Amino acid sequence: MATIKDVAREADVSIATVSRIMNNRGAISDKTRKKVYEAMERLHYQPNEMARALQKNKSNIIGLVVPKIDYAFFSRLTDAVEESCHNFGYKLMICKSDENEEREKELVSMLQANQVDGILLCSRLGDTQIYSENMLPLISIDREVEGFSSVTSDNYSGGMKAARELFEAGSRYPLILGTEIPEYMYMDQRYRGFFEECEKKGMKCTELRIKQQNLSQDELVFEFLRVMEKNPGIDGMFMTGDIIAAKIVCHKKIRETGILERMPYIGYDGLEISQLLDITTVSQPIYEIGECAVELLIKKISGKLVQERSILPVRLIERESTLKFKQKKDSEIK
Amino acid sequence: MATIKDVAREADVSIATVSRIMNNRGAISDKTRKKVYEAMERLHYQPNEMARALQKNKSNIIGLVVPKIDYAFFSRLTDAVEESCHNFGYKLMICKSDENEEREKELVSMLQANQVDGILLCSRLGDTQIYSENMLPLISIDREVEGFSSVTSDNYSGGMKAARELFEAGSRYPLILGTEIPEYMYMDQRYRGFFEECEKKGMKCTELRIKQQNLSQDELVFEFLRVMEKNPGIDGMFMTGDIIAAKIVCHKKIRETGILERMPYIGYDGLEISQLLDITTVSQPIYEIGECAVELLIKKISGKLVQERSILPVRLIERESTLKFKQKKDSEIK
DNA sequence: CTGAAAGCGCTAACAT
DNA sequence: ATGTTAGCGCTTTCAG
Repeated sequence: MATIKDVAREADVSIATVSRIMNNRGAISDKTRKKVYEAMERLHYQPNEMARALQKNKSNIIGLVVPKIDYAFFSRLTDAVEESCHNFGYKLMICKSDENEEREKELVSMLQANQVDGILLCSRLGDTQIYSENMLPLISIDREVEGFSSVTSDNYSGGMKAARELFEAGSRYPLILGTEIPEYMYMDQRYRGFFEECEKKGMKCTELRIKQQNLSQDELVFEFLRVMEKNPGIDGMFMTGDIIAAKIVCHKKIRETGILERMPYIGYDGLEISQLLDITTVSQPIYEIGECAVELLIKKISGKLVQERSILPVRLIERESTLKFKQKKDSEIK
Repeated sequence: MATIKDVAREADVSIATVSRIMNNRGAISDKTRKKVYEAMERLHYQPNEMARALQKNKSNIIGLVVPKIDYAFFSRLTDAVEESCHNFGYKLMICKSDENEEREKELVSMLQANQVDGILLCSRLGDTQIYSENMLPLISIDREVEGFSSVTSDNYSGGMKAARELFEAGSRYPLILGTEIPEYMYMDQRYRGFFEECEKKGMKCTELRIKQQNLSQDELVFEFLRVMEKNPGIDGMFMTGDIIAAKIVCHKKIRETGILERMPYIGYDGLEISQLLDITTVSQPIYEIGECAVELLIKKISGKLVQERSILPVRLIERESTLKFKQKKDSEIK
């Protein structure tokens, strides 16, 4: 690979001149400029971005840490983040923690050692104290990390919307089906919002929480059917993620029971699969979450003060899984 | 951030000694080593990987270029690639070309300028000649790029398996439904394999190719229904991707026609959604494709010679969508 | 066993 | 308008 020296020699100027031309600094005669450009062409010169980064103490690289890349939520988020980075002239170094706490910590310090200008973190750490000593710009997504700004969507309101929709579809004894989730995740608010709205509406709800690990479809379905049997009064269902909703809705055993025909149900996230399956869902603006996180991080990198919390709105997407019950109600009224 | 100089001063040794200790080079007295380690601790020292990379002319970064990150195939691939990179001590810089030819080219040279040690490329370029001048190690995934090694799965055999499965499920006039795809993609072999096996079995097939852009579910379904109407003899279907299969299988209008109950169908890729929907599919070893590509790239980076083409096996996963017809046939025989 | 010094490719004063 | 030089943080001869 040709270096700045090679170009300088080829164009018969000093390296400073070449550098000035690359960076559009200071005054350069047209003749010299032309000579240098030609030399660059001839040598297929590309400036070494690492050397530049070293010298300017700025890499224009952003690090992203997610638990998994191939979970629909995170792949969408990653896509959004890369798009925004690209728009702002940043490169993206991606890492997955694989939901492993040790690995997550290592990744953050690895990114630091690699001189990324800032980090976007979807942490799964119990205690995020450790990051507080860290002075590098960092934005947390979907949870609080003490001392850093965070971006998320309005989980509380999302939970409320879900409850209200079920209510309107006639449900009074809904089931809420989701994973066990630590309180420090903003997602926990999704449950709170749901519960509180239920209370307000006088709905009484049953709760089924499964461990993240037990997500095998069959086990999930088994647990679900057990709960349904125990609580025959259940007349609606809020599943706190579209993936889990898809697993329930698609399962043969469940279809055979006909349960789903008899009650409204609703998912969460707004993933493509909810559309395919025609499931009402609370849609998170995943793309905008990624965009917002990148923008905040870049602001922070350039030394500006940024908002401590950014909460983006969610919206309900009504589909068959609740609509048919609302219509039934409407026509009953008539 | 503390530098090697700070550590040297703190430990009262030369920077050379610190460097030697970091790299486990040469002989160091226990006393000195201890002193230096303690100084590192105290200063929270982390070596600057950019500086190291500059000096060693090796960044330990791999670049990955994909058309989209949030398409299930590519998010799974990206996950696999990051996992392998991590295992080999490499970092991953990810870029999406957004299916844009210009952007793809820019990304490749951007990665080069950033001193990645090698590139993994899922190209969508009509003419990949341009890369041939490029001397940086590069592995192509799912298509040929002249002058570089490629990794893919056995599309031809996958197409054959699909045809054979439909045949065994009783189909004689199958429809093949897929996107328009340039010949230079290995995926084209999927069609060839299917056609040739059909011929061998004496099946006669109808073809419906939609433009990548027209993937709106409704349009797709409209086209599909039109073809079915025109060709009432169709008695089986091969959809060349699981996503498109899901779009067909889930669509209300199609469900209502009952078409799907009357004939076997099969998807391709082995994505999670095919399992949820109980669709027989030809499963690609996406994870292994990623792994293999990384391994080859690293071999290449270390100057070794690597195989020009790696073709990984695919396997048929039988599910309800064909099984129920095979069983019917079986029982008819009895 | 340890240190001094050159150099990786580049930028940014400081000269001229 | 252009060149000289120091230095970014590190590794690696070469001396001692």
